[in-house]
Amino acid sequence: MDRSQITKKEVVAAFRTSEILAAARRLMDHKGVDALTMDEIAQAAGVAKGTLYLYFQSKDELIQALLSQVGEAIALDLEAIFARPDSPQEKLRQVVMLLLNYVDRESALFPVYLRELVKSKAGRETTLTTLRELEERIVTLITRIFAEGIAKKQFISADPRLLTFLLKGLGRAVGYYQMTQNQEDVIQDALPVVLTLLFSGIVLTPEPIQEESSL
Amino acid sequence: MDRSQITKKEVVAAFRTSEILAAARRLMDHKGVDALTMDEIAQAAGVAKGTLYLYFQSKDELIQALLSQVGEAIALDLEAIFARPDSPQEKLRQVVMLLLNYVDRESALFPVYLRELVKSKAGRETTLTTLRELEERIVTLITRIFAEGIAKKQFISADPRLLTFLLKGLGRAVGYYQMTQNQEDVIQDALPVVLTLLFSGIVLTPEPIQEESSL
Amino acid sequence: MDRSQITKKEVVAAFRTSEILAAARRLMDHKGVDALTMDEIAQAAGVAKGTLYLYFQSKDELIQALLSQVGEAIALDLEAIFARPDSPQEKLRQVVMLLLNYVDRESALFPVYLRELVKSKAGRETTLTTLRELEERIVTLITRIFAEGIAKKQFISADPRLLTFLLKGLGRAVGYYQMTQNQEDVIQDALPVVLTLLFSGIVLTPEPIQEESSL
Amino acid sequence: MDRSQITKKEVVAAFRTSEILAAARRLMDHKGVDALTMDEIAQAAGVAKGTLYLYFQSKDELIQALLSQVGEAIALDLEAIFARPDSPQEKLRQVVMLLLNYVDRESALFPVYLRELVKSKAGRETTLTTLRELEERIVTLITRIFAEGIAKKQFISADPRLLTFLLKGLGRAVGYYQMTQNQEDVIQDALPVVLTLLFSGIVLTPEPIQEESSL
DNA sequence: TATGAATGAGCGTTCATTCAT
DNA sequence: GATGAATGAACGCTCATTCAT
Repeated sequence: MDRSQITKKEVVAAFRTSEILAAARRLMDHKGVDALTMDEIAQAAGVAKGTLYLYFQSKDELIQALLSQVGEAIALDLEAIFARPDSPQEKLRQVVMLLLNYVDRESALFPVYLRELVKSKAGRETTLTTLRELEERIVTLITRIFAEGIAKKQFISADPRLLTFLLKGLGRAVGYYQMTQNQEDVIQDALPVVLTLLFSGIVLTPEPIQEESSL
Repeated sequence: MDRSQITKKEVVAAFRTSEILAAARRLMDHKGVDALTMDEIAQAAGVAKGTLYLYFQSKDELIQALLSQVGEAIALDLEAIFARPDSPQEKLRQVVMLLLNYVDRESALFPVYLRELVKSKAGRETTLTTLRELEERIVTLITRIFAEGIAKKQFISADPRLLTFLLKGLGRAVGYYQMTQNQEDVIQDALPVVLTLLFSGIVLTPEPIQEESSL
Repeated sequence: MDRSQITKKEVVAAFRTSEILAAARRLMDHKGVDALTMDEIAQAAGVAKGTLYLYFQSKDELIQALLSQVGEAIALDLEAIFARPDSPQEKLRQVVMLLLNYVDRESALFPVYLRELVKSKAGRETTLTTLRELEERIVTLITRIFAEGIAKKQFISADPRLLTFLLKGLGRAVGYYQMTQNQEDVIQDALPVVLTLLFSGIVLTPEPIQEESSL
Repeated sequence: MDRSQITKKEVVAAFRTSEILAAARRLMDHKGVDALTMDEIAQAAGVAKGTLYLYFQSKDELIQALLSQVGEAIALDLEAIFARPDSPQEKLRQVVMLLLNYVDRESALFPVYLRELVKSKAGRETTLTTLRELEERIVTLITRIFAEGIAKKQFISADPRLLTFLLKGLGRAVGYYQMTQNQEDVIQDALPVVLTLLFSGIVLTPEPIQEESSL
């Protein structure tokens, strides 16, 4: 009885929380990043401004929660991929599909995500470490896959962390590409291209690459 | 006489303009994006706040000009590369080096750049189209190189505009990677990796890529 | 039966009321005046915020009740002193001891008390006259003692109401003095000084006081 | 030329500063302490809200300046009194006249003064130490006069700091008394009473004061 | 009666922009 | 042209008060 009471309240609170976050997301999609004021978020969520502060301690925390929602999901999916007994190549393929899939749905979050990441780096170290930790968790997971592949001589010998960043850069690139196009299924078209790039490059008959320190 | 008067004025104005922009850049590098207030820019430039409005109609325009400076330079360099009689492969190599080189020096601009790009998309269409036009010019130039390579069967057959975005994504990725590391010469290390990725992929013994529509 | 019901209710209500006020007092002593939010009071009292409004119409009224509690006690004590057959001098001595005694225990209330007194003067005349009435009752009681003493030629001939204010000022002064010191028994030390001041002044060999209208 | 330029600006700034403070004072007198919002102060001063922040870093600082204005003046006057070769008795008389004189004009400040003093004690030690320092300066000056008188056996042997607080308490008491009366010249009437109190007490035929530990 | 989630007016503060000098 | 004092809309946030449960 008592337990169900608590659970009920928690459910309602969780519902409100996600409702607010969803409203914030909608807002960002439709009116841009600058519309993310507490006033507008409250209005979009159909609640009073003060209500936001019942569920989030500050605007920063709300934004972080917004971003963490997606980051958490990605991290979990990555962990699932990593746990499987597949080969690094296969894991890489799955990671690419995963990233593009998320990019498809969450591309509006990118600018905010970057902004917050930069902010949390520059500013004081408050309680907002969560997002950086999450980012690091994701980076670490992908990096481990690359490291594994390199150890097994299946990937080129390179800094696996750099490869992770390059991979993420490709993902974001697809997101931006999608934002500039007005068609559907951009991601579907991009997937094979990205995979081909990773697996065999985009140059068909490569000349030998010569190092140059020029420029 | 009259003409030289005018020219002199213009020269002075151009000088002031670039001085202000340089000050804004310095400021952003040292104190972060949030320090980019008109007050701080004016102080850094050694002029009064009102003076900024003699050379820029608004803060937005100043920021756009700041970003355009770099964009313009990149566009010019790209045009030079495109004008050469080199093969598409060689041009691609040069573009990569060019992008990484700029990333190295201008990485502080990225978050601002993205923010402005998104803003100018979401917002009302004011006079601030400049940055988008510039971006489009750059994209078009790189895309043309890809299109040329595809036509000559030197690159894989794929949407050249998508390839452009992917390439830019790789460049930005190197920038972010550099921001997370505290060492020098990150770009120097990243260059061969990016080139290898583009020219032969990062997978050494690729399994045949099977299209999957899953996810 | 019915009566006892009502009485019981009233008892419970009175209990709750004083419990809430006690919690508010504790809060003020420990965390300062700024902690006196309805939220904190409710928490300290172990009831819900809304419950406070079952016993007090507003925060103002709660604060007034808080202050009235002490004022009421003082007034009652003063009435007891006044009722005794002692000489005005003796009554004065007792009043001093009484005031210093309260000051000792309630010094945290002073700033709030003053604030409320001023507010109730400046603001609209709502239902919150209680505190002013109480204050007036106290002032009147002491004033009566002074008037009695003056009539009996035991006190100097002066406006007895002014003397009352001066006496209260001395009491508050001891309170402030105690707040600045970190030792105990400040009041114990102050008592003889205040009595001496009232009974023979603090100047040992007074020169004749000459009226001057200067300044 | 250059100098007069600077002086002119400074004069204007000083004028504005005192204008704002004067407006805040007027506001407090007429509408009470709660009207001391930045909005209201700005309106009363006939400037925009933002303008206040050109002259004061924060509301706290504005209030402190408001109070310091008076405190500073009192401190200077006290220093002048202390510097004279008069006897401690004479100095005491002058201090009383001084305090009552200020009380006459500044009585509206008292509640705010107390509130700020308490706040600055409880809170973090920011830059707002000024007011406490000022208060301490005043207390120290008066205390020195009492100490001098005690050393010369002209005052009763008592903690001179306590005597200072009692004296200030008397001053404030006159202020409150004035606030409750609607007549003029209250201070003029109160002065001889306070002096008499200090110089010979208010009891004409004192019984011997017996220490009692009761309470 | 008791609750506490929801409210929204109001606060202190910032900063892009204007304009009299 | 150059200045910088003045502006005021907008922001993030608080908290006394209400009311459905």
